[in-house]
Amino acid sequence: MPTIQDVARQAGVGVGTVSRVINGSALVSESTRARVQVVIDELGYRPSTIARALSLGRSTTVAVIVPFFTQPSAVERLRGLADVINESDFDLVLFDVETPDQRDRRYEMAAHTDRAAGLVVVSLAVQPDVADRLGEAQVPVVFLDRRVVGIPHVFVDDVAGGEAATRHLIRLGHRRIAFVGDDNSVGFDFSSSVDRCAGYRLALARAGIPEREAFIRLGPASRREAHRLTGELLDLPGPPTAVFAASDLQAFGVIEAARDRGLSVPEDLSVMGFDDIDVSPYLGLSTVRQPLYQSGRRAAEMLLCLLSGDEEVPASVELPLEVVERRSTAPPASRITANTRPSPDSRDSIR
Amino acid sequence: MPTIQDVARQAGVGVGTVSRVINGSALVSESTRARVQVVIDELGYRPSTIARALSLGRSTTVAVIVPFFTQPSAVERLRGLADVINESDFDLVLFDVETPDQRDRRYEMAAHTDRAAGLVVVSLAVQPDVADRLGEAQVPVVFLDRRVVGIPHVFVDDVAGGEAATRHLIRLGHRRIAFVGDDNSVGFDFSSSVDRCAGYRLALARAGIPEREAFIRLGPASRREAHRLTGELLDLPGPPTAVFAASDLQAFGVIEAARDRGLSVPEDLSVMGFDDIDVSPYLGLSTVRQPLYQSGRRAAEMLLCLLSGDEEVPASVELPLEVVERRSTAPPASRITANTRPSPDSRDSIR
DNA sequence: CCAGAGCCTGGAACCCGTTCCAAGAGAGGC
DNA sequence: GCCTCTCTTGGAACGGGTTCCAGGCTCTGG
Repeated sequence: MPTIQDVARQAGVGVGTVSRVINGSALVSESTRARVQVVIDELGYRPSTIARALSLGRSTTVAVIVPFFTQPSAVERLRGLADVINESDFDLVLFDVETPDQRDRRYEMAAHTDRAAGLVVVSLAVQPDVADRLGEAQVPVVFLDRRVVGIPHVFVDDVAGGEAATRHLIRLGHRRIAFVGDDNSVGFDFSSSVDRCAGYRLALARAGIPEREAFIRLGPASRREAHRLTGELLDLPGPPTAVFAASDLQAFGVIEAARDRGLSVPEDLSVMGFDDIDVSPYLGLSTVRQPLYQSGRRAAEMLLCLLSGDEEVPASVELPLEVVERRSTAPPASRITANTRPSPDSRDSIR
Repeated sequence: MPTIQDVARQAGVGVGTVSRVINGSALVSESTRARVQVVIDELGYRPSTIARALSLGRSTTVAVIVPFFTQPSAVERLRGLADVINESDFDLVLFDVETPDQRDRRYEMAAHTDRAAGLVVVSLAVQPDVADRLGEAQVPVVFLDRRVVGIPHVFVDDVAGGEAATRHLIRLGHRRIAFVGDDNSVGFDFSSSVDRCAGYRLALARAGIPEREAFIRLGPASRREAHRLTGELLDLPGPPTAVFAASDLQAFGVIEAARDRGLSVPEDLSVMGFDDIDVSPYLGLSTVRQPLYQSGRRAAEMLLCLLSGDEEVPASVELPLEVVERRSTAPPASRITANTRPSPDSRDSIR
């Protein structure tokens, strides 16, 4: 592999000149530039990224820390990030995080080494001490799907989204509305499920519907778990006529559970999701759409701004939410039908 | 940020000694090691990855080149890769590729720079000249989902898989079986759809079923496109009673198209996919399961072996396929029902 | 014709580890 | 007591870029 020395020797110039040619400095005469360029092409010379990084004191990689990146929503975000970062001179280094321990090691790494020029953190919380160290390390950081004071971030208003979803169900005529969400048992302290639940409560309160504790079911964020929790809900005396799930993935678990019991959606149970992942239109899920791909793009763009030393970086960017009505929600007309079935009492006793 | 010099000065030793302590060399006395370690901890010293990479002449990143990494199958593979690579001392650098032009630039980069210590290429073909240059560049490469002579690779037997899928449909009693696959219009020359089609033909030939050209429909690999192609199939005189799609994603498009026409699956149309992506069990799709996650793991393991200079790396690893029968395939009993409908002739004229 | 300014250019110093070589210290053998 | 051998250790060289400084050249104006 040829080095800058080889090029310099071959072209009969100094290494400084070659460096200037590579970096498009104006301080090179046209004739010299042409001569050096010919040699570069002849030798197939490419500067060593590593040597350059060492010399410049900064790396050319951007680290992205994503928990559970197999999740459809994470993938969409990642695609937005990748599109922007791959377009730039930086490389995208991917860190998947599946345990709090892993998360801490990633943060440790990010704060302590020169591995990455910048950092995008998706969904994860940040402990104050880690935030301090990130600040000390002078590594630009952008958070995505998480509000962090003092650090640039891209977010959606999950409370408002949760409220809108619930309001949609209320407007359809539902009063027995349950919530299936995330209990943060993995220890990541994700905020979105909590916030969406807060929105759910807010909507109920505003509509004057009393909250039923038994209607709020939390568990690990998975389809399977949502399935199980829905079973519990449907076993309740006076079961819900509608369920708002904290994510589309969980909503699918809810639908599945309803079907397993011979209930049809939306006739017997309305189901509302959150995210609008790519299979949701296909499956006819009513949901709250958040611009996942765009959120990735925006976060990456903000980070690149920070890296280029641009002062004009917004402190935060809020992206819009939108209720999308599809086939999984309908008025609770079914209750009339339901009442022609065995009375609620006998139904209870079946359980 | 402290450097190895700072540690050496503070500890009153030479830089060589500090380096030895860091790397666990045996040539350091216990007392010195302890003294140096204390200083390292005090200063919070972490060696610079970049300087180390420059000094060692190799980087600590592994590049993964994936086309369309949003595809569910690509995500599963990526997760396997990430799990193994993040466990090692290497970082995973992700390159998404969506156009042939991008692909070529990635290869260019991989062959020419020291950016990555090793390379995993997913699904993509490799032109002979690029293969040569990769060889010259001494960068270890593992291909995944693609057979390449002379380069280690992880693969499944797509021909056998396609044959098994088709045989499954034949065994159920189908004779009018169509194939919906990928026409490689993106210019990536993916092999899997072509191979699966070859398997489909093989199965027909072995069963003595004449091939109908009109039953083979190719288009861009997407749900939407498969939807459209299925429409064409169902418009044929003597339409198929079963469709084998080259991927689960395309199979969903087929199912969707059937439902749009009021046909039910599997009564009126059996549908078979390929991959067994994570939503497939949920949607009851019969398919050919390939171990996507495992394939990623194996490829990463092979690459790490190569990087550690291990001689014992297999030239290739073949992973098993398995037909998974779910709710989207059934005997073509519907044909009896179909015959009670308007006769085939009149049906044709409707079109 | 000369001074001064401006433009180019070469090359040394630097970034921060690793590694090899030389040398010092201590132990053991004779 | 001296020589060897082994165990440790310090430090210079090295990897491949970038950047700054000094110097050479040309050109201009007086």
